[in-house]
Amino acid sequence: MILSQKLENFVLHCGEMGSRWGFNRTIGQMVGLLVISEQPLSANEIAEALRISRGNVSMGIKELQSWQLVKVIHVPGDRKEYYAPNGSIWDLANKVFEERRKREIDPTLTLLRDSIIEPAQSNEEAYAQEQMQQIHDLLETVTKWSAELQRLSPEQLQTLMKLGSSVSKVIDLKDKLLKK
Amino acid sequence: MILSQKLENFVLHCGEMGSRWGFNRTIGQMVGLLVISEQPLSANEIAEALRISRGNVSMGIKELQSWQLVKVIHVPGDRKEYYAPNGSIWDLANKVFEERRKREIDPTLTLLRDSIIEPAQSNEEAYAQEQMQQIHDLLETVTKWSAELQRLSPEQLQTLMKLGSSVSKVIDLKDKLLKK
DNA sequence: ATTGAGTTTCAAATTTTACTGAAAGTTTAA
DNA sequence: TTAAACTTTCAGTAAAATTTGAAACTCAAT
Repeated sequence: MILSQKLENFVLHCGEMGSRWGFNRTIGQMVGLLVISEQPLSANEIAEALRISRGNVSMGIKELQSWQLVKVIHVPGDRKEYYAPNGSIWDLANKVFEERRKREIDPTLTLLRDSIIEPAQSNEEAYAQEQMQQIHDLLETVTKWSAELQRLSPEQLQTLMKLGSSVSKVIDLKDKLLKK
Repeated sequence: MILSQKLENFVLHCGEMGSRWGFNRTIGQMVGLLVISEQPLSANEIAEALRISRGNVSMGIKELQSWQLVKVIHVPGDRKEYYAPNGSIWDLANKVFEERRKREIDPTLTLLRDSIIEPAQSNEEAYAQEQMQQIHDLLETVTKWSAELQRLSPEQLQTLMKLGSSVSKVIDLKDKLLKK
């Protein structure tokens, strides 16, 4: 398992970006590698391609499974496990998004709600609570939107995405319709 | 500068989340602190409140300025510099978003374009390129959307956001618009 | 029951990242 | 031009995160 220069570049880049998406460099590389491999890969192939230890691969796979980003494939008559991305690029992006929401936004919302609900003990706290309310509202909006996007059918999503630079036109139209 | 339990909780939480948003714990705490402070704070006040060194504050402020998240305030007759968040909660969120796009998505798009443009040297590469194309298209869509959101007026944004649980209605509207 | 092909675990080593504090730098006022 | 008040820098240190590899585990075939 040896990668061409081009593929290696891509995998290394995924590593750099990986940390931004919530996992570490090696795990980012693993995702990158699996995504560009037409065939599922065994743990040993992954270790060899990325030049990391077998144990590291095992831990990485475990982490990726907790994000639901990889699936295990069993080949009849072969005792090895093979790994492949769990869905299309779009599916993967969605899963990362959803998972981060759960891990980051949801706990923050809980904390903010708890803080806001208690009466302020001072002027300082009163101001802080106003700000927290703002953050809360923003995060809640993001959450609602992401839930909404999850619900759309792929075609609707396609349409919405392609709307791109004409979102504002649609909003204007909506205003007009409401006035009638 | 001593924080009440409630405010301290919030600040610590911002620290935990900070790393997810692209900076480290301390810097996350700094943002949290500044956001809930009605008055701008001096570097010493920040150091004291977060119990970190003066030098660390200086480095953190520098970083936050590179993200355009804080502004410096000079008080006449006082040589200290005071710091405050650079805009509303919404402005800050936008800046983080925009900055991350520049630092993460843009370089990835460049890499992908470069890789896709060269002809594949093997079947392996051909498959990899298809996948890269998918990623490219997804990222480009995200980029376009974020640019679009930046351009909307706050009121339009408000409208769009409140549409919330009925994004599909937007799509319906779009269809109607096209039929006319 | 034993072997062997495979996977997982985890303590220790390594690497990376962040923090401190003393020294150097800057700016204003006298 | 000096001093005082403040800020920045950065080498060294501390802390956190990641990685390794050897041992433990699993399980199917003999």
